[in-house]
Amino acid sequence: MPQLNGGGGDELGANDEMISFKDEGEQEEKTAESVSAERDLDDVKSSLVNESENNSSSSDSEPTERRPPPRSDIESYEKARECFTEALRRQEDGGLFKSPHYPGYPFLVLPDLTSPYLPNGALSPTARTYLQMKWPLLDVPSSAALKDSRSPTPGHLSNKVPVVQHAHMHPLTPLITYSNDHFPPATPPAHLSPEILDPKTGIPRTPHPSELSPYYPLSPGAVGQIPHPLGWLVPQQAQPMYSIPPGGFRHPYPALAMNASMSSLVSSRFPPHVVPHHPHSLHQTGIPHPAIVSPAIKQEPNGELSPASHTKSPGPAKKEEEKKPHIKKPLNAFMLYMKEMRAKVVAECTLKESAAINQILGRRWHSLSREEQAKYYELARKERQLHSQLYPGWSARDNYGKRKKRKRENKAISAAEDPSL
DNA sequence: AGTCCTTTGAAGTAG
DNA sequence: CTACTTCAAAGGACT
Repeated sequence: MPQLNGGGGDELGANDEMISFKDEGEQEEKTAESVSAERDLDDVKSSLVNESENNSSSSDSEPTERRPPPRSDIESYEKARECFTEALRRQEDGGLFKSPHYPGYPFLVLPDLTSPYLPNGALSPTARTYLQMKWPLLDVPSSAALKDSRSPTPGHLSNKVPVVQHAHMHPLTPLITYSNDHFPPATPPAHLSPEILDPKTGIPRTPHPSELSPYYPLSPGAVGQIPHPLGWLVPQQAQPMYSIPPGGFRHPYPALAMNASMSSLVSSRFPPHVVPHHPHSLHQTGIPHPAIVSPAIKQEPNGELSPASHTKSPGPAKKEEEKKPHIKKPLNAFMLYMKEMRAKVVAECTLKESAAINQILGRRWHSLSREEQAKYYELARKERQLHSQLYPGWSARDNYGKRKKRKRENKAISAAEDPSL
């Protein structure tokens, strides 16, 4: 399993070599390159195919030992090519492409990199220590409370908020790059207005609440507080993580053992009707938790959040069900990563289809270094932890069948659907 | 308007 | 326990 230690923690962390995407300037470069090169997509196609085929022989099955090439301008080119390759693959393979044959692509697939967790689901102590060191702002339990990160022990959930900003390099730099989508480097730090960079046009603009994320159907006034999908853990530009509103910290969770990050998370992401009200809560903006998507709520954004307001229901059973707001699953690590990186990829590539973008994101995910992935695993773990605290009775099963039936006939028709087979 | 596509991971179900 | 299924996000493409 992902033994972060194994005596190999060193070399793992060492040669991971920060494959972080130099989004900033590179983005323009790539975008320009993408655009220009896209015109020559047809020309590039053949060469790409050749390259892929040539490499397929050597790295056919698993590119496990792929070493990141020397970083240079090549990287940007590679990224652009990645987009082309993606488009190409979709054209020629019909999406069947599986093995990443990217000669120059810094594919760094560490076999045991996928999860920092121990088999029991807990983050390995080493991983925790690692996270703690590399990611102090994360609420990784300190040595005192290191016993079990999953259990909401008071120690773990202490109010000790390490609001420390590393001047030289923020340990959350990759996460802050979230905000790069919203706050390009050129944006003055003090400028906290939710101006974002239009991924398509590259023009800074003020986002509509709906553009920010379905997670945050906020009024424009509240937008600034949650500028990012991971805003609960992502510091806003010049603000420290777990930013405290000017009026003070909102502690809607007096009873719930919860640390500051949790509190921040809850107060910003979870709806008042879910979050126990504190008498002194500064404001309950009526921000529905991202995890809650009630059709009733959707239809009546300005109406009551309480789904119980709906009385006309066919039957008691259905009524019950309608009453229940749809509590979404907590996002996993990859989903969190996707939310962060999507805009970036969209900006870099000319592709628009989410399916294609997701393929790229999937490959990038694998190319992430261990610590970078660990960050998202940790974020996801926190998401789940908080989710379970807020919705103790919730089960993923509750959402089964809620969605329209997906067409998995393509994939698993034989096993599931078709009895004739 | 609704579904598909596509990705990974978590959690559920079935055997 | 293992294998499989469902759902989470996203948005263009498709029906």
